[in-house]
Formats: sequence, structure tokens, C-alpha cells
Amino acid sequence: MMTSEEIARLCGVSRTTVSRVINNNPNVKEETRQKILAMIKENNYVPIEHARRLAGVDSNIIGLFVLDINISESKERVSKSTYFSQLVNLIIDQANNLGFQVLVSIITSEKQLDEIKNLFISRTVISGIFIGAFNELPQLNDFVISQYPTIIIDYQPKATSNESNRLVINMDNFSGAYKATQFLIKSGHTRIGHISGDLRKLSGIERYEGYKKALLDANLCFDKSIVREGNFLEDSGYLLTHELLKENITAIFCANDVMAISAIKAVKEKGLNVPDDISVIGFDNIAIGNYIMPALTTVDAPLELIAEACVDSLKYFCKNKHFKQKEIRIKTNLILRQSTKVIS
Amino acid sequence: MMTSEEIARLCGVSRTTVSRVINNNPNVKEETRQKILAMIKENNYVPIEHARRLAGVDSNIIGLFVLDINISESKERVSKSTYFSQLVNLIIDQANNLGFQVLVSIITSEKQLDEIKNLFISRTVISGIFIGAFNELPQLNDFVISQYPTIIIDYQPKATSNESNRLVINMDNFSGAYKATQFLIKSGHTRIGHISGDLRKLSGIERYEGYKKALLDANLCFDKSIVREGNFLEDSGYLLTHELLKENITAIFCANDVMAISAIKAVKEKGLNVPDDISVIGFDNIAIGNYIMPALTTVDAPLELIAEACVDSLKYFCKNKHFKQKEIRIKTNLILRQSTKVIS
DNA sequence: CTGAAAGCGCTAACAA
DNA sequence: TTGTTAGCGCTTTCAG
Repeated sequence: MMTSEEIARLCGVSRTTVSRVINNNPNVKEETRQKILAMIKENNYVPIEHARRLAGVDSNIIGLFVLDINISESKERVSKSTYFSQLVNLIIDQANNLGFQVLVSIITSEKQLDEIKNLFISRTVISGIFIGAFNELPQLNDFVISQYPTIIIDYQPKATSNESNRLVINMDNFSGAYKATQFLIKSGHTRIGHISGDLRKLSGIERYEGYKKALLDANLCFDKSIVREGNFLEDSGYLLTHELLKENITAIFCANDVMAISAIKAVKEKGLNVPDDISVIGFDNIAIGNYIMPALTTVDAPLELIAEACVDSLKYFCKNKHFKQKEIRIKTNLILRQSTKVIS
Repeated sequence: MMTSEEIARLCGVSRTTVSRVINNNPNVKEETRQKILAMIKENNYVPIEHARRLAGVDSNIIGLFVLDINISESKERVSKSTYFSQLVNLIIDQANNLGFQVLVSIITSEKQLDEIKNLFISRTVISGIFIGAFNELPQLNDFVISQYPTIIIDYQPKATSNESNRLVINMDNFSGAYKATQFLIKSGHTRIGHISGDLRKLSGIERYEGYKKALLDANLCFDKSIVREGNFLEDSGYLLTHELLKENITAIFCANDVMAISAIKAVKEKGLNVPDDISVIGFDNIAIGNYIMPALTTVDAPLELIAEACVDSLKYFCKNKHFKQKEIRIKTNLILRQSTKVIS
């Protein structure tokens, strides 16, 4: 096996010098450096990570933890949803671009959550990104998020302890939902139903709040009987729409696109038309939304920006040992397509 | 910082004994073991991974590599597709369940591919799973797949060198496509278009082959003018369907669901109806396919089984230092829904 | 059943 | 500019 010792011998220098070259230490004669570099390349030498880490070099592995505990009695998993999958991929991609490796874990039980903690303590990862947490976060061990640099996506922190190594990144759910609802109101709708997301999650809560506020600001009464609590997954959109259609509504604001798409199916099954009879609007702007009929009006919530913010912030943290800010909000935009319509 | 030394001191034993407990070595008096275990728990002690690795304990990190080089001139990424995202998630989930950690990397350039190689050499990962490779695999460095235990999904290996540490896992694309096409034929269709997947990938090739064979077996002529080469992504399904509709066809077999869904949109835009005018059938059985109108007839290609096969095989490899088999084929099943129809 | 000692491959003072 | 030396925290022979 190739070691730095071996490279050193081959070059007639000491291991230290080889180490200097590897770590870009300037105190090496250019000629020596080139010679060593060549030898390294020739022998396909790569230092054993564990040895470097043990000797004090920081790991470049960040943990990406998808919390997916007990979403419902069923075996449905948010981690399988388009939305989460995409976000995971985007974060990995961004991280790889900035020189991080990403260890992804899907947490489906308390036991697994403990193992996550160990990833930090054992220094397998240097920091972590959490997604999918319930806002109460009863599950997430405070120990971890207080001791290690941590980013939480879609979460409203409670305590204010030790904030310098914790960052929260959120969509601007409230104003996105507000804009969506307001748009429906401006289009003449007054009976606007809402299928919420999981209300244990910040995005679910805030989108619901935005919907309510828009209603109130327009002097429309907020009628709880045309609101249903969904869970961001296909079947809830489908089933709850069937319920909602009994309530004399002309529009539905769904807390995400997946539910909106299945809402459209439910509407059609009822013999009604989207958008002629019922307007439907989603949230997220997933790719397929533009490829269904009618194309889905939605709120663009760019996951790329979340991924970027994550990784940039982590990079910043590595340099400065603290995050630049406590919270980042990502702007959302209404995307008008064909699933909504002006009514008289 | 807590170390095994410290635990040892606290318990009045040597590090060796603590190490034995951690590694489940039976040669420890039960009483001593319990005492140490308690102390470990009390102090939240977890051994530093790097130190263990350096001392010879195998890593439990497997690499999951999504090859996503240059799919087309555009910036589209297969790694963002529902299909890949899901597969990635499923593999992670399975792996976590069997005690592996998963390091995911998305490879978008030759440079990144080199870095992958380093992950093996530096012993960051002990083995790797590759998905998204072009069948020619000009990019994938043979060095890696010949030296390290490697699983490749959706790939037809050429060489037969060093097979004991390489496993290929594939869907039964051919028979799935065959069944789909045959079903359309039995439903009375004779002019059946095909929108293929990326023909640089095995799944693209084999689904195309299955389509052809079914046609030939039914004595229908294979007409290249009603075949279009797609790329498994939304827009190709959409655009190519518009082309295909000029060709006097009554059915389209799309190489995956995402293209099938956008094909349906294209058909509707043309003022035609699915399935009355045009039958559409997909492949993959993604979740949303059941929630569009009409619900998509498709070929179920269960990613869970691939994920399971992957991780089980890896587990087996860890024990026996070789894979149990060279190739695994996952069965596919036709799922009949509403996007296809019998014609006279 | 337990401990002493050596060593995994690397980095980082400190000296030269 | 380079080398010597001493660890990093753990596992693992080998003795006892």
C-alpha cells in the first residue's frame, strides 16, 4: 500500500515534506514540490483520510439528516416525496461543488436519531443539516444542535441559546401563501378552500397563516369548514378535495403541488372542470406541475436557493466558526398557469 | 474530551478492556462489562471513528454515486428526476437499516469522478454503488470498479475481469417493455409509437428492444418513423409526442412515466383525448401517475427491490468478500389504469 | 479474564 | 527549506 512514507522514500525526502506538499504548505522548494507531486500522481497516492483526521485535519463530511418519523399511521414517507428528494439532491450537488462530501441519513426512529448524535461525537461529520423536523422538534436531541454547527430547514427555533452555531433556513411560506390566496380573491373567488400541509411543520403552519391573513385582509370571513388538514402527500390532497367539494367552494389553495395535482384529479372525477368550475393553486413549483393538464398555477419556492444558502453558510462557518446570520428567508413567487381562472 | 483512556481510568481498568467491550469481545467479565457500559453511557462516550478506522476497523460508509455527466446540452439533470431521487432515498433508507452510512455524490464532471476514486483510495468509503452510468461507461474509471466492491445499477458489463467484486442490478426492462407493447397490440393497436429513454443507458436500450420484439412477434412491422429518441425527462416526452402525433398513431409507449405524463399533456393540447384517441403507457410506476387524469397505465418497476438487493448484496459482500451473484434482475409488472383503451 | 506495548498513517511543533 | 520527534485515539498481538 502506498503511504506518505513510501512517497518520501521514493523522492529522497522526509514524510514531513510530503505532508507539507499535500497540505499546500508554502515552505517547500518548488523543485521538491514538483518532484513529490509527480511521484504522488505516478503512484496514485491519496492519503488515508482517517489518518489525517486523527492527526487533526478537519473532516469535510457534512451530515444531511432527513427526519421522517411517524408522519402518519400509514407507511408513507415524506423522504420519498418529490420535494424532499429534490432538496436532498440539490444540497448534495452544491456541497460537492464546494468541496464537501455529504453523508445522508434518513431518520425513521428514535434509535436512528441517537445514531445521528454519534456521527457528531465520533467526528464522522463536522456539521449537520436537518430537514423535515416537526416544529416542536421533540425528537431532535438538543445536545447535538447546541454543540455542533447545525442548519435546520423549515423550522422555527424556540430557545435562543447558543445561536452562533445554529442557522435556520426557511421559505417565505407566509407571503407565498398570502400571494396565492390574494390572487384567488382578486380573481373573484370568495369561497376558497385550503388543504393544509402537515401542521406540525413550519411550512404547513405558515402557509395556513398566509391563507388566513389574505382572507381577513380582504374582509372575507375565514371559514374553518372549508379547511382540511393534509400532510403534503398525494392521497391527502385527493381525499380531502373530495370532502371539500361538498362545501360549495370555487377554489382550493393546496399547501403543495403534489396535493394540488391530486386535488385536480378529484375535481375531475367529480365531473367538474379545472379551472372552469374550480380553481386550484399549489405551492413549490415542482417540475411535473407544468406538464399536467391544466398546467398548475403555483408558488415558486426555489429549492436551489435553499441548497445554496445551506452550503454557502456552512462554508462561511468553517472559516469563521460562526454563522453570518441566524435565519435566512427565501423569497417565493406566484407562477400563473392554467389551473386558475377569473370568475364573475 | 472523552476518550477510551478516560473511561478506562474511571472504571479502574485498561483501555484494552474498554476496547474489548466496545467491540463485543467475549473475553470480559460480565461485571466489568456492565460497569464499563454504564460509564460509557453516563459520559456519552462514542469512540472517534477515525481512530478506530486507522487502527484497522473497517468503515461502514458506502458511497452512492449518481453519474450525471452531460445528459444533453441543456442544464437538465437526471439526478433531479423523481426516479433517481427516489432510488437514492430508498437505498439510503435500506442501508441505514442494515447499519451502513451512505455518502452520496453527484458526479457532473470528469474532475468529480476522479475525486470519487480518491474516496476509495483514502478509505473514506469501503464500497460503492453507481447509478446513472451510460452503458459504454467511458467515464467510469475501471480502476475503481476493478479494485473495490462495486454495484452498478442499470448497466450491462462488457469485460469479465475480476467479477467477484462487481455486481450488476437491473430492472427486467426488456420483458416490461414487451408486456406493455404486447398489451397495446392485444388492445387492437397497430400503430404504436415509442418515445425511448436515453439510448446510452441500458434501460433505454432494453425498453426499446422489448418494444421492437413485441411488435415483431405480433407480425406488426417495426416502423422507425414512429419512434423518437427521448431522454427520460419531461420536456422530451412533451416535445416528441407533438412530433409523433403527426404520424397517424393510436398509442404511445413511453420509456418512463415522466415522459408519459407530459405526452398526455401534449395529446390533450392537440385537442385529442387519452385514452379515447390515443392510448399512453409509461414505465416505472411513479406515485403521481396514479393521481393524474387519466390515471397512467404503466409498468411497475419497483425501486424498493433494487435498493434492497443493493444493500443485501453489500452486506453479503462484507461477510464473504465476494458477491453471491453477478447480476440481479428485478421483475416488472404491467399496471392497468385508465390511459389505455381497447380499440376496434 | 486483563494489561502492556506496539502500531495504524498522518500532521505539527521544534530544531536545524 | 527540511528533518526529527511526538503524538492523534484506537485496536490488537502477546504475556500474564
